[in-house]
Amino acid sequence: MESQDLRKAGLKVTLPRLKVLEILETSDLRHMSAEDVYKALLEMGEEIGLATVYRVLTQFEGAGLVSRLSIDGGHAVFELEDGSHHDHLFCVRCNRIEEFIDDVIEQRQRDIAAEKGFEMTDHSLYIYGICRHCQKTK
Amino acid sequence: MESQDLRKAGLKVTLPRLKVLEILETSDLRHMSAEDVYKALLEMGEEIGLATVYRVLTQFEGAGLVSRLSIDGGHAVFELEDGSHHDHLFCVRCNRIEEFIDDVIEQRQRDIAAEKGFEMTDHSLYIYGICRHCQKTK
DNA sequence: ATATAAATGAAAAAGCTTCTCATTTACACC
DNA sequence: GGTGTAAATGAGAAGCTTTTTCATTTATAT
Repeated sequence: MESQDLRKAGLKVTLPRLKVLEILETSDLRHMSAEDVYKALLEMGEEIGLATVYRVLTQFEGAGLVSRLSIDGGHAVFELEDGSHHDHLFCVRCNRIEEFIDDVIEQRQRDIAAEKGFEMTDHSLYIYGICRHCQKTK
Repeated sequence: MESQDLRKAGLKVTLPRLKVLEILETSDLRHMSAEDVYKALLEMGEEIGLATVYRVLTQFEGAGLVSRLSIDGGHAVFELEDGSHHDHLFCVRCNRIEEFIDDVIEQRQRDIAAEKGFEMTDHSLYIYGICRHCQKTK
């Protein structure tokens, strides 16, 4: 991911944008909130305003560079877009997210949208529960 | 739904609670935000504070009388719990929600949670799109 | 170099939801 | 039927995430 991607998206190549991209690419967290990104930038020594982080992430979303996930009403998290659609398992205890892909479900969703006369634009599936790790460390 | 349900839930039978229940039962809207309920109460001549509406809805949720749906990060909507799990089709144009039940998807979700070692507590599936009606009135 | 449209930072504002705390009310008990 | 007490309520303040405003800075086309 580099300057070219930003130009293609009609976005000027600026330091905040490059740094946000860098954070998203290098963080161990695959899902980051705006706050997470903001803090990571600070740790990196970049004083980029939180408002800018929100703006940049929203623009990246518009450009298809990242996806925004809205976990259960609260705050949003962002993940780098890699072209592969996937759904999420959310651990209600440790808040970690695991991903999965299931073709059966994907197909059923398309069928249901069609049956109901919906022109499907997107979908989101979350399975909430307690992950293997948290079950042990009750 | 009546006083008994409130008592069973360990909640005192108060006017605000009875009225909120009444609104949820009689409104044509199956999904109502706290604000919707609040306004409906006002129209009904009941001056019940918004904070109380939130409190009551949250308690009802805890008591299993209503479910809370969090649509895409924004505000929450509540629906009377009727025991039947269902998923949602959300029209991104008119914000209306349709419901559906699909056993194939339900089963796959259970399987996936099991495969991943998750103890599933809940799940939510939203199909976003443009409903039949909004497609016509573009 | 320079003009200009876009981007940024900081603070304010917005929108939903929860909290605080003084006052009121439901209900168990006498 | 009174009465004490814990619970519920109302009104406003506060909390959180996110967006907006606007003056200043910056990227980029010329």
